[in-house]
Amino acid sequence: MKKDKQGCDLQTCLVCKLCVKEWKPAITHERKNFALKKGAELFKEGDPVNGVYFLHTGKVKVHKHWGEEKELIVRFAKAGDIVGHRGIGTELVYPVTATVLEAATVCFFELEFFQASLKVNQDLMYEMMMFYARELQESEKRMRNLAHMPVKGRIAYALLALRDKFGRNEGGFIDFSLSRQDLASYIGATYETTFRMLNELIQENLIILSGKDIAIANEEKLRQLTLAG
Amino acid sequence: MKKDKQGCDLQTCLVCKLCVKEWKPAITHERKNFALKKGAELFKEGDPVNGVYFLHTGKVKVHKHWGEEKELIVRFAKAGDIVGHRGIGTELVYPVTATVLEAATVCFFELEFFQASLKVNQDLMYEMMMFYARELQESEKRMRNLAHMPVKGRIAYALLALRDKFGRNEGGFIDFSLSRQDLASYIGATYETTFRMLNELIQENLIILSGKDIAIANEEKLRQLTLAG
DNA sequence: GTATTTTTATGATATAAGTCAGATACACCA
DNA sequence: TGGTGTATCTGACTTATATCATAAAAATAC
Repeated sequence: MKKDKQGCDLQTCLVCKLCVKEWKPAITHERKNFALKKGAELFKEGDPVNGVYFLHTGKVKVHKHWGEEKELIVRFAKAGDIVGHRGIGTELVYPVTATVLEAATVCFFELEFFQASLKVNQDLMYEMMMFYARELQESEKRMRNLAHMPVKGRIAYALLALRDKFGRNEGGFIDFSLSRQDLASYIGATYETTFRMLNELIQENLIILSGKDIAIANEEKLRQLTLAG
Repeated sequence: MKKDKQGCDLQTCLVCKLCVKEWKPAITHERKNFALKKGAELFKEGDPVNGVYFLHTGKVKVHKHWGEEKELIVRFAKAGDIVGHRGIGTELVYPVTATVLEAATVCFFELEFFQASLKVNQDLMYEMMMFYARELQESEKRMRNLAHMPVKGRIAYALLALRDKFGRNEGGFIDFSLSRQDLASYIGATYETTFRMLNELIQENLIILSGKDIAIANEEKLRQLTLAG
């Protein structure tokens, strides 16, 4: 898969994959490519919506804030993922912030062009609808977890989900090294309790740690933690 | 499920409103109407997905379960609302249960027909996509609330949302009398804490109670509770 | 190569919310 | 009409998780 100079290969993202070929020139003309380094923000909660982004390389966290100190990470995005689609709706502002975790290159489409693309390309619209539907299912599952599952189970759930999404590297570790704080924010707990629970999981030989990296040692038992007693 | 003679008016639900007129005969031919009484289940979490429902009259709660005892109410549906759309996605089973709270009449479409309707009617598809997008936004807001907002704030948030959705009756009370247990399940707390917090809100003159019914007495202060300190 | 910030680590303590147990009121229906 | 279940109420007690404080280690900057 050869990349062009700008970064987009016109094949990875949903828009490129699902639009009819007659629309490709429009895409090439409209897309804007950016490179962002760690810590940069694609957009901030409350910003007016200007469009959607597709991640070509790198990793991004999508998070909502609560006061100055607290956040909840709603989703991690990796290459190929769409970011900013949460801005589409009745409100004209992003309900989340998108922050780069690993240096990223992105492809950007103005909202108007993206919406035009949807109307012109049935398949794209259908996939977007299904994508939202799946995200909604996942969101509501996590919502129930937050309401009823103890922190330990939520960590187990998160680790399994992260493993499924990012895969494993050579050592068998989840191929995504996130800070303990980010893991905590993702499961909706404080840094300290997350840390302690992680220790418990190590004691019980359910996971293995190597620096920041985490490997799943006993998937069966980990999964057990995600089930209601 | 009892067949309902009256059926729908071909005007209230999204399908009837947004499909091209050429599709109307198909709708009339395919739709099935049912009447359900309080306590009946449209479908249960884990059931294979057979289609989507539109509520013509009555009220329904959509809830996820955790073990035998605990549940989280994901959404309340009233006349005109779609129910069962959460079944659309990769999985072939409903991720939620739908239980009738107030006797309901519904309009049912087989999944296959509904999907055909989407493909044939752009406007319907677009609206469904936007609907999912809005639901996702709301879900993630509630998710953050569960993670970081205290129970009292979550009650305030819930009451304001219910007032907006169901409106007020003559006395100014929210036009939807739900049990304390259902309110608790909706905000993701136990019956007891919900009850106690409700009492605090009465003490502070933020709400007024009349039997099951609840009225908002001080919207400003109630809203204040939903903000981060 | 040292300074300074950020992340990781760990114990002590506080508290919000859950659990348990029981009483009272209310609705339904046989 | 009474009876049996279901919803509401209330206090005492427990616990999971947050908060606070502080230090070591690692990363980043200067």
